[in-house]
Amino acid sequence: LPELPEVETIVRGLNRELAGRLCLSAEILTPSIVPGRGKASQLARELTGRRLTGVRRHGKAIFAAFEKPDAPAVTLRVHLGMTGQLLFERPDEKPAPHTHARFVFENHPRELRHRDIRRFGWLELGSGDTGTMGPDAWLAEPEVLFDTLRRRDGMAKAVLMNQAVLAGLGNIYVDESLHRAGLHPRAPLGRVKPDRLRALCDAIRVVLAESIELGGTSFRNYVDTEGSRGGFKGRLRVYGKEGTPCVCGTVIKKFVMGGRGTHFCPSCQPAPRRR
DNA sequence: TCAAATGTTTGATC
DNA sequence: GGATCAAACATTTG
Repeated sequence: LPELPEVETIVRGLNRELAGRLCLSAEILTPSIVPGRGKASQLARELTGRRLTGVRRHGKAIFAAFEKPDAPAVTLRVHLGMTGQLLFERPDEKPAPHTHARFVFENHPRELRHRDIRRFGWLELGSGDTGTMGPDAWLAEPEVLFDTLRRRDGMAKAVLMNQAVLAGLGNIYVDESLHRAGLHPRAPLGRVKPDRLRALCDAIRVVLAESIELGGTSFRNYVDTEGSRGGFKGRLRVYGKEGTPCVCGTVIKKFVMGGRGTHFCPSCQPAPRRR
């Protein structure tokens, strides 16, 4: 369930606790969480004895860099899918169901555990490059964000959801950003006026900034590395609010678009002209 | 009891 | 290319 602000919060927790520490043991409890035959044991073997130099994020993907003298650096890549969690827990605490991996670090009293109920997420060893992902929605310069969207056509929500275009936004933040920008989810982006596109970029940045500040959105399962919930749920204006009045008074509607529940206000976000 | 829905991604299909 | 569906999976909700 983690989107950009939730992953950002998790990455900060990982760096705070683990940056510079030596990994004493890595254990994969559910081999299929590491795709590829034999990759789970390989991952555990490679990380053991390596030092975690730092953790970063691109979009919703986590990159943890591990180094060892006289050996090439490796990157642990983690995607949390829908229900993934990374948690610091004392070794004597019984692991919760659906715990798939555990990592022990030098001079750290708690081990890092990976949980994922639905198992849409994964861990893998790879390079540090960002592959086919577009620019990060938060780290990109505002002008890059604007240019990225200006070159695109297609329905606004579909474009924003596409990680190859812009990385980091998911169902919650797309719906929230479109509402704040006054854009209907089906609005054809290519026909949106520059001023409105500016408003969309501003809305994206404001929503992400606020949510990061509040530690993300805990709608269902999301918690940070300390098990704490995020505070942005109370700031949502449309997501999960179907049937309740928008700030403008109009009842918020929900429909399915691209298989995803899509929330909007018919007054603030008028439907695009059909053609 | 069962169908539908859930914050993701990828690949198939029309 | 665009849009919709299905699948990977488990749990919760109507």
